[in-house]
Amino acid sequence: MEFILLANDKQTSARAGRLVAGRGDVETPVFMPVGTAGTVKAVHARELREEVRARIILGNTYHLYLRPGASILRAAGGLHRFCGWDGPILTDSGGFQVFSLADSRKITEEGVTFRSHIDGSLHLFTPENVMDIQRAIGADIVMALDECPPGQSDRAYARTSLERTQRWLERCARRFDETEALYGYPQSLFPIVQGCAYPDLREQAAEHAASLQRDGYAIGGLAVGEPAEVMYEMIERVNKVLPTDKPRYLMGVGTPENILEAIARGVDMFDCVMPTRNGRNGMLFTTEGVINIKNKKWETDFSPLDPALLSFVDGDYSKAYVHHLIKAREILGLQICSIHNLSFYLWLVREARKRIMAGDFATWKTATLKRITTRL
RNA sequence: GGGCAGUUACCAGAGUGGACAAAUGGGGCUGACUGUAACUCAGCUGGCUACGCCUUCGGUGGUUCGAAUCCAUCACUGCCCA
Repeated sequence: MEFILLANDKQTSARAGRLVAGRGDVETPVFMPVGTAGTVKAVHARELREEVRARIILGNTYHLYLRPGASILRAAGGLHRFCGWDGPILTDSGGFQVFSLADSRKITEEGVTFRSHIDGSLHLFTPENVMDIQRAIGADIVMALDECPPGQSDRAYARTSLERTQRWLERCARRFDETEALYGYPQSLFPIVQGCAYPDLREQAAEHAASLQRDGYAIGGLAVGEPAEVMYEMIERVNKVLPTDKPRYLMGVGTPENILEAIARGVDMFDCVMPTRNGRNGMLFTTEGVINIKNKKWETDFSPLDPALLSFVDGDYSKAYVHHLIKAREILGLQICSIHNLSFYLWLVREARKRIMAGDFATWKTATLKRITTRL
């Protein structure tokens, strides 16, 4: 996997580039829709490709390992063939689940034991078997197993956790390099930089990650309860250390504002459940501002979802209709809101890229943020 | 015509002498959601000059220190018998 840097913004650290993956190029900055269990919830692969214009999506090792399981995915010939998405896929390692399923986890040097949320059975993730599972899934980009500690972690824990994550990372890299891709196309391993809200730990983590010389690097453990300003500072610190000729992926972030601020600080790749989950819960991100489509005020508003017509749903359906669908808990409402929000996120990063190439990213960002963060 | 059961907040429905502005569910309103155990979760839902006051449990009149709860009567609804 190759990364071509095409433009650097003059006023900020924003970059425009291209990730050349075997299955198709990905223009950066990019947003990757989250498809945890082998599906971007409520959205067909075709809509994802042609309407949302997504180029790369996420899967999740934890969820896919529990169901349908690595042997089914191997029998299917990998996740792409199984789920009908032929573009690049990135799989998260399950590290985040280690953090979010805190009730039933136990972290040791060997790895992490956890209970399945499906049947309560006991499982062990190690750096090695997480690499093996991601080989079976066949993601184009696989993530290292990490621990994602809470934002307010004290320094002692942050350091202990980071050091373990780094030892795990080395084991991941070793196992990854010792094994082969299963389906005839190459895979890339991205290390994850942790270090909580401690700048020196973050910098040291970035140096350690960079020393492993991989195709790209991720920044994890942010937007987990710390103030946005702290997150932005951590991004700046880390991106000063990471190599400029490789893509930087900010994991799990975030709001449209977070994304533009992170692009301005040199991040190239994003993923977040927000457009899909919040969409299913009736929150719409539009080019004119944020809408809670459940609110009574939309009951008789027959204007299109978004006048910018980012995808067909914006023109075909009115706010009043989607208000009705969501209130009536109709499945179509979830589909429309998910397609719309993803289209918005993809539009946002495409537009950012255009502006970086054109050289007026900073002024565009200020004007756009003011508009799209308005509560309608 | 006779008998029995019932009438509680937007709807359904608990409550059968004081702890009742009244359980619970639905509906309604508002909010939350950041590498998805999430079509989920939380709050509010009689009125007000709000840590207190006022008006409510079909209508009216009683009993009682005190009534959604007991009595009388009227109205309406359902079922059964003629």
